[in-house]
Amino acid sequence: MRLSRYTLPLLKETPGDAQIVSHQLMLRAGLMRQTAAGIYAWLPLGLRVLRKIEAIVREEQDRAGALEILMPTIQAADLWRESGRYDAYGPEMLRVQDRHGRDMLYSPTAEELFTRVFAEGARSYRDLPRILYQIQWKFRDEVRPRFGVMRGREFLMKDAYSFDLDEAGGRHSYNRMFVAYLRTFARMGLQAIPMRADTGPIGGDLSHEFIVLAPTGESEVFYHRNWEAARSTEVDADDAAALAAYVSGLTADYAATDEKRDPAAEAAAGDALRTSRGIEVGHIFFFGDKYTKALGMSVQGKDGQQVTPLMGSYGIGISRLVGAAIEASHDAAGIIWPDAIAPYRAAILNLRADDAACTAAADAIYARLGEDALYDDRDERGGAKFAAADLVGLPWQIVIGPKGVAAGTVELKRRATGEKTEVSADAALARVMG
RNA sequence: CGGGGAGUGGCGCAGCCUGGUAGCGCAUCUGGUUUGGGACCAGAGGGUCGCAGGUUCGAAUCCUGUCUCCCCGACCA
Repeated sequence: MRLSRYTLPLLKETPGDAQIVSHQLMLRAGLMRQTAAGIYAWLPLGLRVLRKIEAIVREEQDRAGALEILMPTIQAADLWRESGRYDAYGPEMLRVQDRHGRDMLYSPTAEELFTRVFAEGARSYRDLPRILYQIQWKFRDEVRPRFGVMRGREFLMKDAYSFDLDEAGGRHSYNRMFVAYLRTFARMGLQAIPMRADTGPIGGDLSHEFIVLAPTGESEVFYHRNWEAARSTEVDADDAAALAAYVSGLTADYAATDEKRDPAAEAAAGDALRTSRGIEVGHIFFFGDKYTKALGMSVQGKDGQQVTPLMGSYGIGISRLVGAAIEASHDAAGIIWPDAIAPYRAAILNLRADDAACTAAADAIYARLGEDALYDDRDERGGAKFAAADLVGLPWQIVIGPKGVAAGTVELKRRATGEKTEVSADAALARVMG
């Protein structure tokens, strides 16, 4: 993409109402704009990041055997009255009425509708187990939205729901999602630690929060230092016993949020205990028959008897991950995108857009990188281009100027390390593409 | 929802106390000089001062109401 044809409103100065660094950088780097408290408009560059994260989440959900569907954002109140949550949910739920005065709501989560829709098609034990998911906007009317997209009112979330015949099956589904989440966050270049967590108002007895460590995180977390090393996700998820052993092996290392601290386990960890701030980017629950029972869902078992399926639900905050990734990876000059979710792979900086030789060299590189590159072809001074490129934070910068053109080289800079090398265009492209 | 703060060109701010034709920096546009880490000179465009009432000859400024946004706390993907 040529910058001369792009909408990328960069800001030199930080807007006054942005307090935390990810919010400031998202505004300054032209990723999004705030339109109301906790509600954001996504600009071209920010949307690309959102889509990259979404794609990784989708691939890993599919790989785990989950089936993608899409539910409406606006739902009728009836179902929520059946489950009891229309009253239980409280003012966080945005309630509206249609022209006929019917009560509607903007979905803050979707257990009821998933249960109903799945129930309508599932008659027999042969229809289970299943895991269904969607990637859809949610709205929760937070008392106090803050921290930019980290705690917005409208947010993009992947929510999945598992349906199993018995508790063993439910735990297997839970473990499938557990390992899928580990893979998902690892692929994004994020270190997310699964922590024992409160099940909260949703109920149930098995729950983990996936927490990205960042000094600006909202909650305090405690974990064994073993979690600081990368974990293998090599396990056969279809083998329930092997998967259960894998998960229990991992979770033998202590990790808990503030509400679930265990003094005995912390004592056992001794000086291997670490404490940090963390950002919750995913949360998984196994909660049993709460919704299937309330909504009267059952299937016929092998023995002819009706069985009430057991459910789990599994969320990933996709829009929140954009902010979390920035919190976890930035410096004084701007964002440092992990390769996997960077909006573009490389920035091409043409230092002399008025110079035919420079422009020819830069155009040639752009032609080979194509849509993986953000090409600064504007007639600006070099300094401004370097600063903008650092702010936007793409993994690579390829710098073309008269000196390099004369010498037959370009400058290749790795944003994360600041490492700069003078290499041939071919060598630069090989590294960037490789 | 309790406590605090703020609304003035796109962004950051001053002006308000002590009413008198709205200002600065950045950004933008034009021309020129420049060009390897946020250049310089000259010129230009852009604001009914959040909104509504009121006081006054006259309101960004004083008074009343209202809306919005931000921060701290209690709650959450």
